[in-house]
Amino acid sequence: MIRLQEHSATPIYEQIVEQLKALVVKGAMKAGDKVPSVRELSSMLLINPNTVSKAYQELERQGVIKTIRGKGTFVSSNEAPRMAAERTEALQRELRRLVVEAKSLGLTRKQFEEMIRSESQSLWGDERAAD
Amino acid sequence: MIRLQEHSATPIYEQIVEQLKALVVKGAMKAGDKVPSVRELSSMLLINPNTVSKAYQELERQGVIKTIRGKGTFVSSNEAPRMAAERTEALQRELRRLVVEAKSLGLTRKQFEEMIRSESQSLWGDERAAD
Amino acid sequence: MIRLQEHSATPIYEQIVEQLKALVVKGAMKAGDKVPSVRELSSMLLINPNTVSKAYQELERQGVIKTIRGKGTFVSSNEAPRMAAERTEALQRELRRLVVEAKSLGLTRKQFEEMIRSESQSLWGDERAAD
Amino acid sequence: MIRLQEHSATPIYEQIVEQLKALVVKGAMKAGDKVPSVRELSSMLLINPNTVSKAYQELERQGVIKTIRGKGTFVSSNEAPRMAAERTEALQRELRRLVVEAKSLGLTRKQFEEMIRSESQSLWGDERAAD
DNA sequence: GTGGTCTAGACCACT
DNA sequence: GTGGTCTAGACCACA
Repeated sequence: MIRLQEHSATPIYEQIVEQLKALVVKGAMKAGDKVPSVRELSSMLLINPNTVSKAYQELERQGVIKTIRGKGTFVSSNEAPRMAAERTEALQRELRRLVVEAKSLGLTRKQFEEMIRSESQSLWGDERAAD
Repeated sequence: MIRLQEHSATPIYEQIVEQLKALVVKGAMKAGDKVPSVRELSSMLLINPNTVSKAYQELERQGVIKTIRGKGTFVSSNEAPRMAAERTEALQRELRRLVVEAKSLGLTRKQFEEMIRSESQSLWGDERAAD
Repeated sequence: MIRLQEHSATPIYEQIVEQLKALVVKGAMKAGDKVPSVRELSSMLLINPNTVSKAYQELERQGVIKTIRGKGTFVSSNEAPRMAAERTEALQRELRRLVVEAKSLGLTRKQFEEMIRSESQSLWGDERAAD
Repeated sequence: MIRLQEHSATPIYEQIVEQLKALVVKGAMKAGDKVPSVRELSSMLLINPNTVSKAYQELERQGVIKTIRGKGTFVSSNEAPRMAAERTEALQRELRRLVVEAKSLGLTRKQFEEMIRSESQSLWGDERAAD
């Protein structure tokens, strides 16, 4: 399910965080589902267990997964995302940066919003934008 | 014009890249305008010249500025952004990540697109989305 | 009577220790009252008997309960808590830590003492502080 | 300044977090002060740099210190503690536990509140409780 | 079996 | 010089 890019600027543990978060958000994993153990995932991805562990700790901090001592790690019912204030702020900042980058690349507003629309749709489905 | 946040996850040289790019995109600087020399900017910002130099190299790589030997550094005509393919790809990837993050934070599609719309408008102004 | 939070940083056996101690302290259980057997409690809570056993060992160590061979386990008369010196020391240490945490969170002394007062009152009732 | 207890149940990195937080709260270190580098502190305490790093990352997450890339780590002006909601919740929970423990140890309400008063005073000084 | 902590030692990005 | 990431491998607590 998770595919790492070996020579990427984004650290491995962040790639795991992003991809696992994506799996949950897309519904591929649901609340209560067991995620692979640290050892399992590390041997699947051929990386060090500590790296997986770091990713899981970050995901737990964000309320995406929950660890049950001695039993394993599970997708949490993510009704209440953690660190919401900090994360929303970061989202806004990054969005601002991307808008600049888009215009710097010569994209028109229409082209940019079209990019977003297609991404949004693949996640939220066909809700009307008026939702 | 450029304000650095010492306490920030994004490196100083990237902050310079982003902010100078923003100045150009917003029209505060136009093609042909002279950009402060490495020494000038580094003393204005109280940072190491190497840091400014690194930023300028990146900006030149992206075709935002152009150094003319012996004359100085200038904003280049932004008709032909460089590395467009790579940068567009990166833009798409980051957008995809932010959409996931937004949904993970519990935002609705409407809320997310509203965040973007307000950012877009401050840059592209009131062009109709049909532009 | 005992409610476990599977998702919690505190181990299950400690949760049992704390909650049983709380029941005694609040008067819900009194000296001589029979405590469920290890098997009973483990099947009530759907957990491993070893976990309950570990909790009971700790409670006995602290003098909260007393096992009588062949008869069962009972709340002991809490006149002479065991390990009082060690436990009082630990209490002091943790209090010191919490005071730091409270101030670090920006609480005023008044706010902090108010937090404690409300907790104290629910346990000791309305004794005057002069008790 | 920082003294580790080798054979303690609380992990080394947490001891560092607590003690450094205490130094800040007590005014021994102030906003802007440089904290020892990861390598310095690790060699002072004779522990692994990674352990210090873990502590510093936690302290940064809580808004106690700030890292400046390539320059070092500094006490931040802690006007806005991070993760306040989560931490306040944890504080309340632990307080509740300590009250039970105090009564279980046979302390009277007066004795317990006296313990708190002396700790509070050493931190907040002689503000009236009515502050 | 699970995850958490710690060590030793390496490499890299940033300043 | 700084901190951040990753690996390899060890030990421990919890269930």
